[in-house]
Amino acid sequence: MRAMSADHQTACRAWELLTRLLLERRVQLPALAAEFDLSPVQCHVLHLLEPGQLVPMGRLAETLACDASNVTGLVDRLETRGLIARQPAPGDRRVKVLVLTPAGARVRTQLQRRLAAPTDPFRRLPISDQRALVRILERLLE
Amino acid sequence: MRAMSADHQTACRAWELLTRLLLERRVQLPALAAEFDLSPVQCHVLHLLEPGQLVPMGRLAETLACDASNVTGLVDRLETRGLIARQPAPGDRRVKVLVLTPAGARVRTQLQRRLAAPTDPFRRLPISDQRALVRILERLLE
DNA sequence: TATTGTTATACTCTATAACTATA
DNA sequence: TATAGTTATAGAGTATAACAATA
Repeated sequence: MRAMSADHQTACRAWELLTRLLLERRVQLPALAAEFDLSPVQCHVLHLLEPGQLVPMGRLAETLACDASNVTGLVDRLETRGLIARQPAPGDRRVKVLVLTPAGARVRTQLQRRLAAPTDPFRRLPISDQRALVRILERLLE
Repeated sequence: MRAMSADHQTACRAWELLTRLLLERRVQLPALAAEFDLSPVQCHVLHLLEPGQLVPMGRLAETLACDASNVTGLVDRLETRGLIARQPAPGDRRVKVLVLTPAGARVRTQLQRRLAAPTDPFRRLPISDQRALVRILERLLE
């Protein structure tokens, strides 16, 4: 057993707790997605596509850390649903860029609101703790 | 637009930031799982099965919020790998309980350590923030 | 030659419905 | 009759390899 600093143990304990929270939310995501007739990964794509943004398919594959061939089917299904559209990229005819349709933007707005709706246990946290979380997470994600 | 209290907005902002963090980790999970030649959901099953615990298959389905038929294949693959085993449940011959094998317990130990290994950006947070996170998340998850 | 996106293929994850064994 | 788990089936998510169009 290697000696570990108290600071390292604190960091691991914090990350372990975040992991438990992650796995819990991971389990809840399919039901949340189903409220919009979406899959978890489709939710993620809509979350990533900001209105007015032009996102090359290859960049989406990078962000999702998945193979480009996977994005083809993913985009097919969202395009069939009328939520996103492929467009030719100006300047490089190999590239296709993705844009939210107006319908997609509307679904995304509702989805974002739903994703940001805190659970009951979270809402019961003291407001000072919630403020502390905002400050810490903003620093972490900046 | 409905009026929302400042407290409600703080809670939503905090939950939104947690959502972003969790979607990022969701993307990283397949690669982490692949370090152990596992899928994300297989990681989750090992995470849930504490050594020595007897978990009925139906309870696993509940915890994973998925259909029981799904658990059959999931358990098949982990059992083929020699990481878990089905056992008859004492008292009700319809039920099968799951247990970690010794090999499964070893993999779980390494997996838990890996899941708790904080990312570089997280380790760069002030130790006071990390301690605050531990305190807040323990309260949230209790 | 290298890169972007697609297709073909295979495996895992997931749900629904029908089934078996047991309660 | 009801419940626990399995099987059959189907669709979605994922990767690898081969391919077409373009750079």
